[in-house]
Amino acid sequence: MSDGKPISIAFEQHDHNACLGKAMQAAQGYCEEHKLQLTPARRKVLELLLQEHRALGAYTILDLLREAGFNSQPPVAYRALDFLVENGFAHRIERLNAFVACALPGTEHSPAFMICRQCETVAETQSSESNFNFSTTADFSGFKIEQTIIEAKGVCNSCAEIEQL
Amino acid sequence: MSDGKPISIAFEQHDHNACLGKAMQAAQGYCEEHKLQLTPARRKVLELLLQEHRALGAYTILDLLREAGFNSQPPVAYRALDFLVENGFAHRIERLNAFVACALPGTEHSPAFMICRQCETVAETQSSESNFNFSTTADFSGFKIEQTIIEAKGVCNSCAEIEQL
DNA sequence: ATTATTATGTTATAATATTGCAATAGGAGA
DNA sequence: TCTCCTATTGCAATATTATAACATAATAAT
Ligand SMILES: [Zn+2]
Ligand SMILES: [Zn+2]
Ligand SMILES: [Zn+2]
Ligand SMILES: [Zn+2]
Repeated sequence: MSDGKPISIAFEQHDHNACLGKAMQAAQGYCEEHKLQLTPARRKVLELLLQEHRALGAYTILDLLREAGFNSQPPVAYRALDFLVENGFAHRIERLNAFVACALPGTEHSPAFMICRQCETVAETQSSESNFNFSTTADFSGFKIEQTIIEAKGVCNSCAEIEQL
Repeated sequence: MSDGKPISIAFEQHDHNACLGKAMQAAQGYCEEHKLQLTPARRKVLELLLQEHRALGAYTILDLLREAGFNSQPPVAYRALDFLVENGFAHRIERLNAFVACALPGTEHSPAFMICRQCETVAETQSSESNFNFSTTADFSGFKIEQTIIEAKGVCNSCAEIEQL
């Protein structure tokens, strides 16, 4: 086990019910403040994403929506996900064609993800200044970065221990 | 215009015929050295990718293969692309579901991409030490990074100038 | 030459995502 | 409230991206 402070919660033990409840409350509040409609389908999809610190594919979400009594055509899921991504409640994980709840909703941030190839947990952390060299290089050619995707594939601590055996 | 040296060539003016020829030569040599079969389909796909400093989708490549007289079933393109990616001649750009020729074939490197949303040029650069903060964060939770994808969307110098108008 | 490995041909299908249009609900102002 | 406008949803079809499965052919290894 490492001794740094847990910047990203996904791989750490934590009170996940509180984790989830807090996030839903935050979303609720943010929507009221910004006059956004957190409709039943959107709320449900966010709940589903918050349920696990893993990325879910659109069709997985669609199945879960169906189980919950929602209409189950693809646009239902994609529209809800679009809403959540556009408003910062979720992120799309490109390499998985999947979606994960944002760990820092409501704050301006440039996320980076650590994706365990074994248990598929997705931990979000901030890339912040981490791209110093990279953005310097960008400057050389006059390229203006608007959004950066950082996705690291690897293996989390507990999965690594299991692999050792 | 900036004054740094051009670390990535895609946005810079250059002798592209030489650029392409050199890359094909390098691929040829690498394959002979490593007993890899640079078969006609694989060679053609690599040529197509090298033709432009842009990412091409598998089905675009498939169309171009057909025009060049190759069999045009999806597996033809995907297999060739798999070969090229596995052996470091090309990279997959996740956010575009597309592929681009590697700018640094034969060298061990952790690529980062700058993708112009306007002209869709893809410039490859090295992320090298750029992820310092990020990997430090990774250490905190004991996560071991095996591969990192960095894709920056933005606008290149010349497209930005056009937008100004 | 025989065998094993690697690559290709071919068909079908899976998985992911979008379009278009009609119907409905929610919010703002008269 | 009523009307208008916009945002959201319902629904059917289709587009796009990617893989599975199995037969055949080419190449390499023995
Ligand atoms: Zn949690
Ligand atoms: Zn894990
Ligand atoms: Zn070039
Ligand atoms: Zn451009």
